[in-house]
Amino acid sequence: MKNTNPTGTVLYTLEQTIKEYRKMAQKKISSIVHDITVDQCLVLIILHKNPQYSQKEVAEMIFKDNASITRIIDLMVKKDYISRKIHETDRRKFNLEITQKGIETIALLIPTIQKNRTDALAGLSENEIVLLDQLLTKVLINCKTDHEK
Amino acid sequence: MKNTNPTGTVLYTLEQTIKEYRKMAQKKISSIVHDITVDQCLVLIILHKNPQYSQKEVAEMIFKDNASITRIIDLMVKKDYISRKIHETDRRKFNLEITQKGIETIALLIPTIQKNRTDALAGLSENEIVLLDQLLTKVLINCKTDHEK
DNA sequence: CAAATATAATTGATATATCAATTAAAAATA
DNA sequence: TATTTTTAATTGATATATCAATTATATTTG
Repeated sequence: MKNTNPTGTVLYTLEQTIKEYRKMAQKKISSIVHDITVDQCLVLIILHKNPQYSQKEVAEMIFKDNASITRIIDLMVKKDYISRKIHETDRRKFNLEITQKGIETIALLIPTIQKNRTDALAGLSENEIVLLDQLLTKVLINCKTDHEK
Repeated sequence: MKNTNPTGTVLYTLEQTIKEYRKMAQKKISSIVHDITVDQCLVLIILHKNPQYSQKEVAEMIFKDNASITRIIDLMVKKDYISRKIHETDRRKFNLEITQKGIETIALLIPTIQKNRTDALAGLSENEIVLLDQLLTKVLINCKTDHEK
C-alpha cells in the first residue's frame, strides 16, 4: 500500500504537492492584488530585503535562470512595480528599484504570503518541518551533484 | 540555523528540489532520446499501462489540466508517438494509441527513468522515503482543502 | 421528447522554463 | 596595453501552466 501513485515514487507526491501549493498561493494572492503573480511577489520581497541585488542575484535567490528573470522583471517594470537604472560602476548590471506601487503592494501582500505558508504547513510539528526540509535537501543534493557532472 | 533560505520556509526547499529533479531527469532523458520531454514520457507510460484512458484521465494522472494535456498530446501526435482516434461510444473523447515509435521509445527510456528516481532518492532509507511521502501528503492535503473551498 | 445542464476537448491570452546564441562590458592574462 | 576569457543581461525558439471562453456531444430533468 505504500506506492499507489502512477510511477510508484515519492517524486510524484513532490510534484503534486508543489503544484497544489502554487495554485493555492496564487489564488489567495490574486484575491488581494489582481495583476501580480507569486513569482513577481517573490521578486519584490527579495529586492525589498536586498536592494542592491542584480537580476542575476535575484534569479539565484528564487531558482530562476537569467532568461526567466529578465522576462519577469520586464513585466514588473511595465506594470510599474520596479524600475531599472543602469549600475554606476558595472554597466552590464542594473540597479533594480522598487516603486511606490511596489512598496504598497508588498505591504498589502505580506500577511497573505505568510498565511499561505503557515496554512500549507498546518498540522506539521516543528520537528516534522525540520525533518521534511532535511529529507528534501538530501534529494536536492542528489539531483544537483548528479546533473552537474 | 533551520531556515537559511530567502523566505524562511521548507516550501522553498520543496520548490528548489522539484526543479533540480526535473532538470536532472530531462538531461538524462535527452541524452538518450532527443525529441521528447519528461512530461511526454510520463504520458507514454500512463497510456502504456492504461490504454483506455481519455485525455482527461491522463491529465489527472500527471496533474495537468485539460489545456496542457491537449497541447502535450498535439505535439506527441505531430512527432508520431501517439495517434488519436475518435472514441466509438462517446464522441467527445479520443482513443489515444501509442505508435510503434512510441513503444520503442518507452522501452528505450524506462531504465533511465527508473535510474533517475533511484538516483534522486539515493541515501534515503525505506523509512525515510515513506516518511517524506507522508509529510508531503500532509502539505498537499492542506493546500487542496484550502483552495477548494 | 425538449430544454437545461454537465462533460471532454480545444483555443486564445498571458506567464514562466529551458536551451542556445548573442551583445556589451568587465576582468584576466599574455 | 592588446587579446582573451568571463560575466550580466537579452533574445529567439519551443514547451508547459493557468484561466476563461468556446464547441461539440452526452446526460439529466422538467
